Amino acid sequence: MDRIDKRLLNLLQKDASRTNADLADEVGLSPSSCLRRIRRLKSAGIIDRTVAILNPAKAGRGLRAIVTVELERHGEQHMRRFLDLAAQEPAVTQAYGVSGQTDAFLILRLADMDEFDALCDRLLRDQANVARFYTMFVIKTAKEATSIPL
Amino acid sequence: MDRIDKRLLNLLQKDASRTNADLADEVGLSPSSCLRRIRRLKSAGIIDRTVAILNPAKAGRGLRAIVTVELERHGEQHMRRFLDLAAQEPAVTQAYGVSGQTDAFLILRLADMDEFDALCDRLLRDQANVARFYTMFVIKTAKEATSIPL
DNA sequence: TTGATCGTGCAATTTTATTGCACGATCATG
DNA sequence: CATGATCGTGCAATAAAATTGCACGATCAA
Repeated sequence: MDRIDKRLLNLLQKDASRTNADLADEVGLSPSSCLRRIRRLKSAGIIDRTVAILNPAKAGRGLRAIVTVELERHGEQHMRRFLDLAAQEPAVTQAYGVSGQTDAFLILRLADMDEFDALCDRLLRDQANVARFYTMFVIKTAKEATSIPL
Repeated sequence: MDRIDKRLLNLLQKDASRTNADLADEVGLSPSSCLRRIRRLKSAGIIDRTVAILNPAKAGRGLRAIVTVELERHGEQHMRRFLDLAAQEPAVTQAYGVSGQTDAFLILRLADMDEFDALCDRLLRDQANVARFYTMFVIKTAKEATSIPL
């Protein structure tokens, strides 16, 4: 992975819809060389996939919430069982098991408060193993990147 | 936005590298109709952009951390000043101002602990306005979606 | 110096996206 | 009811882009 590969990755992380010829021109390569490099990055798994990113508000999911969860019992299988349940919820976009102040960590994308309430009932209140959970609603989004710095 | 649009959006959120003819076939449309719908979704801003998603481990950023931050002074401009600083850090991939247990909320993608230490010095310890911060390191990633449920 | 390996650029080919055009459905209006 | 307008659609032709084969030049080890 040389400097040109990194530049290509940065460009593709910003906008993957550009044409190969366009990218090649920007990094100073011929189209075929550029294409071969990108294909190599894909087959090596460095580029995992390319996806469309939607505007949350226009897709009807403008409400974001962050939830920290403390479990009653802390065993490996209890943790996994909770995280698996959480991952199945479409509104849960990120679900982590963490070390530190709490056990698990969820990021939610919701249409409205009713959906939040329903999700809480289903995932957090009816779950016998959840000891406590704290919800923080996102007021201001300063940064929300899908890209990884290189 | 009818049922076909939603199906297209779901397909594109999973994989935006598919050919138009392929998508058209899957949703039962002609290539031209399909292309026109997708173009409409883009120009309406529902599709914000299409990006390449990298494999964090293979891109050298396997360490994930979540940081909650309590500020000393809580005014609007203090909050914004802190979030702007945080957003400028490449390792900060998400930065939110939130209501509830804490003031701000960061998600970090790091190469190693040295980078974490340096970031803390720069953003959290040297910042006179940060009262307290709690770090949680991600042990298990159960879900990490870029897609929004429709 | 020589031979091998690797990445590169050019040009031809194949695949894909795009556009013009006419048809059919839906809906408000005469 | 008929009528005309609007909208989305499919087909076929065209334009654009990706992909491939091939030969060149740089780099490095023997």
